[in-house]
Amino acid sequence: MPELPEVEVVRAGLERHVVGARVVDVEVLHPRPVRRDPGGPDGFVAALRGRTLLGARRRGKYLWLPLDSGDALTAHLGMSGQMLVQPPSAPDERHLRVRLRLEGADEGRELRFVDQRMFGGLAVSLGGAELPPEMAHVARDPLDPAFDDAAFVAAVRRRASAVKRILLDQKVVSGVGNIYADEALWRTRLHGERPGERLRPVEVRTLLTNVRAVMTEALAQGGTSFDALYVNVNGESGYFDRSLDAYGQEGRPCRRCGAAIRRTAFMNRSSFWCPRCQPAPRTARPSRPAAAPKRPGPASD
DNA sequence: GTATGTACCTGTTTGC
DNA sequence: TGCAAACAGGTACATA
Repeated sequence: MPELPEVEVVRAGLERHVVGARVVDVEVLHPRPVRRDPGGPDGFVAALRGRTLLGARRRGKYLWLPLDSGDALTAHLGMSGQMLVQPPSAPDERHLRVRLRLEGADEGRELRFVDQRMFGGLAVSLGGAELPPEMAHVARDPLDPAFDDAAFVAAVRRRASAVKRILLDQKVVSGVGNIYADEALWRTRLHGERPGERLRPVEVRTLLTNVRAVMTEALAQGGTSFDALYVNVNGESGYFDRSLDAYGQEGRPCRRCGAAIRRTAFMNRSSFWCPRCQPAPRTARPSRPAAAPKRPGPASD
């Protein structure tokens, strides 16, 4: 599923291929992906038709395209969303939800929002060209030059919550998903259930360094497939297969110490961790084994 | 304000 | 073979 590096690849692709284009028509094929638009599907279409896309910006995993009306087209890919730039002759994708017909960009291509599970969506944010108010609560991501490292360390150490939950809290830091959280925790040799307030400053700083490293490496790999597929976020990039040390590795030997990677349930999802490198906190509730046998790796969609 | 749990959603896999 | 349940997880929202 798309995490921050994949979203950044999409943003860069949109910047290259659709900025400057005018929206000549909009087709909403399923209402759910525009559920967050205050005007509903009809208002969404009306707010976009005839508008020119002025840029492609990102905060965390949120994207927005400022419009010449002062509004912005906002997008979140959720679990399975894709933004594809396609020629009109390309057959509709199975899960095509919204189609924008463009004029003046790459010979009249279409911008398509494709989303199987529909956790993602599009909306028009009124007056949101600079920073949509719907995203104002979202913290900067660790790759943002304006990210405040000291404030992050303080925020983590102020909370009693499990450090993994803090990593996934977009009000503290954005762009970290379940996969990168597990990978960064593995690199830092930290168990995800360690309370933030019990961590030493150096541990939090190291964790932040490792979050950045994981993202940077993924970004370097995710960028390679862009040109061939235009705007592609299919979650099947080689990154997942080649570079993961913890996520999806249940039962396989830890690359560092050889102990079998374990999977436990956490926040209604899975955590993967090394029982030797990442000892569980003594005060934590006993880790429950995950409920059912796990398919290897992330979902195959 | 923080902490915690759950609904949303669908294709695939698993278990009976 | 066929059906039902489990599973993936980012985000918003509800509740304590």
